[in-house]
Amino acid sequence: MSTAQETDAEDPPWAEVTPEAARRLLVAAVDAFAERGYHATTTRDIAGRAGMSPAALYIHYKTKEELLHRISRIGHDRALALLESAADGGGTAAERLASAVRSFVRWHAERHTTARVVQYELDALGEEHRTEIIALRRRTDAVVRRIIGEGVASGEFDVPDVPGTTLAVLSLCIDVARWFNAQGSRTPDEVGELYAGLVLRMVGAER
Amino acid sequence: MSTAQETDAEDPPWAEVTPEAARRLLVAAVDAFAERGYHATTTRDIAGRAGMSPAALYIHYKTKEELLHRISRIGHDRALALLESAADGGGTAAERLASAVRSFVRWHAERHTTARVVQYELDALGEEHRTEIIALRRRTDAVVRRIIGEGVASGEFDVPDVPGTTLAVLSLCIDVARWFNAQGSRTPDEVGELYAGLVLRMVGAER
DNA sequence: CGTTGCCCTAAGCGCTTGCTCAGGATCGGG
DNA sequence: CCCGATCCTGAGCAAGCGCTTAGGGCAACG
Repeated sequence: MSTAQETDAEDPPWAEVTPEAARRLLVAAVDAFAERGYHATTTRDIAGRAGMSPAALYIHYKTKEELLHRISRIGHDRALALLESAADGGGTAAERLASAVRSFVRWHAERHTTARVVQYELDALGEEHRTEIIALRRRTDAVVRRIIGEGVASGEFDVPDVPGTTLAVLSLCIDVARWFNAQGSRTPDEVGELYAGLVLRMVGAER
Repeated sequence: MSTAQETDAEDPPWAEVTPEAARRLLVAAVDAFAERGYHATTTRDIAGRAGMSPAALYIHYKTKEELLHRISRIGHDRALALLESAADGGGTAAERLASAVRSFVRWHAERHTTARVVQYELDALGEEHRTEIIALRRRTDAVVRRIIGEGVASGEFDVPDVPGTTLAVLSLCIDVARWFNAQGSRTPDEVGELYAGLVLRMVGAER
C-alpha cells in the first residue's frame, strides 16, 4: 500500500503544502482526481488513500473544492514559472521558444497526473477560484505570444497569424497531459525534444 | 425554452437515433455532458432538458452510461468517416493531409459540444464500451499515419518521427474541442484553414 | 499529575443520486 | 365501445454523497 500505483515521481513539488497531513491528503487528491475526475472522486476515497478517516479531510480543507483549488493554483504557478524562466533565458527567439516548449512539455509529461487535474478540471472550480486561475492562464498565453512576436519582428519566424499560432502551440503542449503514458513508449525528454522541433517548424524558423 | 442555449447548429447529425423521444433525450444529454461533464450530470437534468420526467429516460436507455456510449459511438463514427473520405480523396499527400486536417478540425470546432463529450469523457465508459471506442480511435490514428507515411515515401514530406508526428497532429486537432468558443473570434473554417497550414509545416511539406 | 491544544476518528445528518414500478393518457383497429 | 400497444408520469427506494459534531489519544508544559 505504500507504493503509489501509477504516480509520477514526486521529487519536490508539494513541499510548500505545510502541515504534513495536509500534503498527504493533497497528493492523494491529485491521484484520485487524475484517475477518475473531480466529480467522480469522493472525499472518502481521498481520505482513504491518505490513510485517514473521511472526517480528517475537513480539518485541513474547508471543502473538496478548496483541495482542487490548491492543486490547480500550485500547478499553474509551477508551469508558468517554467515557461517564464525559459522565455527570459536569453538567446535567439528560436532558442527561447524551443526551450520554453521543451520544459513546458516535459512538465506536462513528467507530471501528467497533476497536469491532467490542472488542465482539465478547471470548470469544477467555483466562480471566484476559476477566474483567479484563468488570469494565470492568460499570463501563460502572453509569454508564448511575446516570444513568437519577437521572432517575427526580428525576421527569425514567418507567422501569418500570431494569436492563432500561439493558441495552437499551447494547445499542442497542454494536450500532452491527456495522452501521455497511454502507452509508455516515450520519455518526457523525448516528447519535449520532438515537440520543440515541431513548434519551430510551425513558426517557420530556419533550421 | 425552445432555443437551445449554446448548442452548435444541429443540421443532420442524430438522425440515426430513431424514436424521436430517444433523440431528444440524447441531444439533451450531449448538451449536459458537454457543459458539466458526465459525472456531474444527473439523469433528472437530462430528462428535464428534454422536457420529460426522470423516469422517461429509462424507457429508451437502460442506463446513463448507455447514453454516453451511443453518443461516443456515433461521434467517433462520424469523425472517422470524415477523415477517411478526405484520406481517400485523391491528390498529393499534402493535399490529402491538408484536407483531412481541415475537415477533422472543422468538425471538432463546429460540433465542439459533441466533440467534447466524445473526446474527453472516454473513461466514464464501462470496460466493454471503452475498448470498442478505443478500437475506433486506433483506426483514426492509422489513417493519419498512412497519409504521412506516403508523403515521406514520395519525398513530399520530411518527417524524422512518423508515429510521433502523427500523435502530435491528432492531438492538436482533438484539443480544438476543448478551447473552441472560449472566445468566439474564429469560425470553424478559419481554424481548419489555419491548422491545415500549420500541419503542413510540421511535416516539412514544400509550400 | 493535571491541563491545554492539536490531530484525529466514529457516528451520523440531510440530501441527492441512479434507477424502479404501478398505473394513467393517447391512439389505431375491431 | 372496448382492446392492446405505446409512451409517459408520480412516487419512491436503497445507496452513496459532502460535510458536521462530539469526543478520544497523546505530546508539551506547568
